[in-house]
Order: sequence, then C-alpha cells, then structure tokens
Amino acid sequence: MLDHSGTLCLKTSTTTWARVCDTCRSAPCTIYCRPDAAYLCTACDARIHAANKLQSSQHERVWVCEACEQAPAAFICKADAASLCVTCDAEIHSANPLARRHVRVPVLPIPGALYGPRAGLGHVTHVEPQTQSEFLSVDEEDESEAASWLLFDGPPAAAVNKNESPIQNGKEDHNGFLFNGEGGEEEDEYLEFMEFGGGDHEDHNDQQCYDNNNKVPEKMYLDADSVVPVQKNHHHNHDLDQFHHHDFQNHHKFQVGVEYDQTANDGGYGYPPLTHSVSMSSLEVGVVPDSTRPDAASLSHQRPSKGTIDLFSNPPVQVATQLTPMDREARVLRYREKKKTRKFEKTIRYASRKAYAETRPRIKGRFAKRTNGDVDVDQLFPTNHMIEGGYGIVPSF
DNA sequence: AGGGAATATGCAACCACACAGCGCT
DNA sequence: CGAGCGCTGTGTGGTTGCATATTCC
Repeated sequence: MLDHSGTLCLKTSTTTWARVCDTCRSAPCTIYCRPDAAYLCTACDARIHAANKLQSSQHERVWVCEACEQAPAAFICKADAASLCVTCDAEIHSANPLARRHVRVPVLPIPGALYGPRAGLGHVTHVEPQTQSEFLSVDEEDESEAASWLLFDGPPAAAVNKNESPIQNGKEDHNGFLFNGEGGEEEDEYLEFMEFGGGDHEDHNDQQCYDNNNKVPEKMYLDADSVVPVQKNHHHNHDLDQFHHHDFQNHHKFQVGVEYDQTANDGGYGYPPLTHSVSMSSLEVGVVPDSTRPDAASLSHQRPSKGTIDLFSNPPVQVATQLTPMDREARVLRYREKKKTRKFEKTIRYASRKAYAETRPRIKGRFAKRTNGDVDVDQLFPTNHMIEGGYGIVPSF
C-alpha cells in the first residue's frame, strides 16, 4: 500500500502501515541510513553494512520511529523507552502534562559494529552503554534481550523441568538444546512467554547473564521457569505499569529460584561456579518461590517447589549456539514483531457472557441468584439485540 | 542505620448462570 | 446419520481479603 507520500507501506499487526524496506521491499523497515537516505529492514541493513566495514562505520544509521514506523527516530523517551520521530514525539508528549514530563534525549546513531562480533551469537558480548545516556534505546534493548534468548536455541527447557532428561527424550538438537521439530513455534512461544514472565527486565543485568568464559547466559540452564534471564526493562509506559509491576514481582520470584538453582547447579556440567553480582532485594532473600501462586501455575511449565528441584538428575546440556547473523536477525525481527503485537488488556472471548455478567445481580461483588424481582434478562438482551450488538457471536478457535 | 507500624498497591478467590461441547439415545 | 436431550466445564465482572511493597516514625 502507498501512503500519503507514495511510499510503499506494509500493514503491520498493530494496524499501522509501516514503511517497507527500500531494498527488499518486503519487510518493514527498522533502520534509516542517513547517507543513503534509505529505510532498511535489519536484515538488509546487516547485509549491506556488514559487507563493508567502511560503510558500516561511516554510514550513520538510526532506528525508525516506533510509533509511526515511517520516519527516522529523533528522540528517545526514557519514560516510554521508545524511539520517536519529531512528529510523533511532539504528538505523544503534548497529549497531557504527565507526558510532557517525560525525559527525552536525542537518539544516537546505531553503533557501526552492530553486525560485527556482537552479531555472532556464540560471542555475544555486553555492549557498553552509550555515553550520553545510561540506557539503551528500545531497539538495542530488544537486541540485548533478544540476543539473550537467541543463545537459547529452543524451547525453554521444558523437558529440563520434567523428569526426563533432554537426552532421554531424544529431542536434543545438535547444540544440546531441547528442540522440537522445526522449533520455530516453540521459540515463538518461548519468546512470548518470556515477554510476560520475565523478559522485560533491565539491561544492566545482561552483563551478568553471560558467563564470562563461555558467553552463556547464566540463567539459562535452569529449571523450566527459572530459565528466565534476569533482565529488566526500562519500559515505563504508564499503561503498562500494572503489568510491569506484576512482572517485576514475578521477576523477583524467578530470580530467587535462579539463585537457588545456581547454588545447586555447580555440579560439573562444564560451567564454572557462578558468582552473583545480581543485587538482592530484601524480597529476594529467604523467599521461597511460591509454586502455589496461580500465575506461576498458569505458566506452561510447572515449577517444582524449591525443595523438589532436581537438577543433578537432569543435567541440562548447554552449549552456546552458533547462529549466522542472518538467522539472528530473523529471530530478532520475529521477536520484535511479537513484542509489538502483545496485548495486555483483557481479552473477552464471549461478549454475550460479559453482557450477562454485567447485568447479573451481585452481593458484595459476587454473583447472586436471580430473584423474581430481577429484570428478565431476555428483556434486556433480546436475541435480535444481542446479534445486532455483536453479542452472542461466539468466535471459533 | 535498623526495626516496627501505618499505608498503599496488586491480585486471586468467590459467586450464579448462559452457553459450548460432548456423549448418549 | 442427524436431531434431541442431559450433563459437564468454561467464562464473565465487582467486591473482598490477603500478601506484599512502600513510606513514615
């Protein structure tokens, strides 16, 4: 589709029309190369600029605005942890007094070595924070965050948590990771899970996530839930505060599990004993991961109680994955797409049930039995009304 | 600085009932 | 084989109580 300026755009899952890559014309652009005046997807950017180190170092590139996805980003909003173009920045931050208080800094060019050694998954190193800001841009956060996952080539050690070892169940891939079939969906689910369960964490912990020698995220070879890498997000989107608070709570709980696991995990699997520089809050100390928590139980993989974690019987085999830059870029892209499309609001599957619930008599918030005096529901929601209003239509899954 | 009390915040449980889905006749 | 019936499980929202976090003294 062409936008107002005639630019070819792609319909994204977020219902916005993102400018497409000027090179491949098939993927949404994520990077703007100033010298070339070209909008590129990360894959093409990697291909073009990684091929020529001179280009890579001299071509100043910036991320594309995360809001409109149509213009190069000019500012980074610390509060929203988003890179925004001038127009979107003005629009968003003039919306209300609270937004006006958001601290924004000029966006910095993407480091020229973006596709250098950092891209090698087996050699992921911590990227020093940009000098003018203590935080990374959102995209760089994504890079770091996604990179930490990319090291983990496969589902989140689901079987590690089971009583069968990865080797026993025969699903170990060549890297020693658990891998189920093509692994794509598994990975997506994993990323999605991580996004909700602990993926949004601080980058400063990235450094601590990697073993100094093996460049392996130290949080990775743990039981299923505890594989959540200790990262923290700078996102402070006010709409998401509630989520992040909860997320952060969970994060702490995970972290406790991690601490425990690692003390128990020094069992000669080829990993040196890990020293933890991860700061421990009062909450983390002495807190037993609550396996009875519904949110924990709702996770796809049941977390064994602290006392029942049996890591020694199931030594998870872990080897740093070697992925090509293109593979990595593809995964990062997929991760970003997932991140963009994630929804935090409650999903109503049955509008009719919602309508009935709203009209149902209550006693202290609880549903109460209808009495004869109650209004007949059929009068409130006659069949034709329900249909016209969209109620009564049950989505098929 | 450390500890206890007060306050703030977040979340799961609870309830009744319409409806989907399944098995059986 | 399709229709009808009965049974079971699911999903829906407002309030409450509890657990945890934060602030204050």
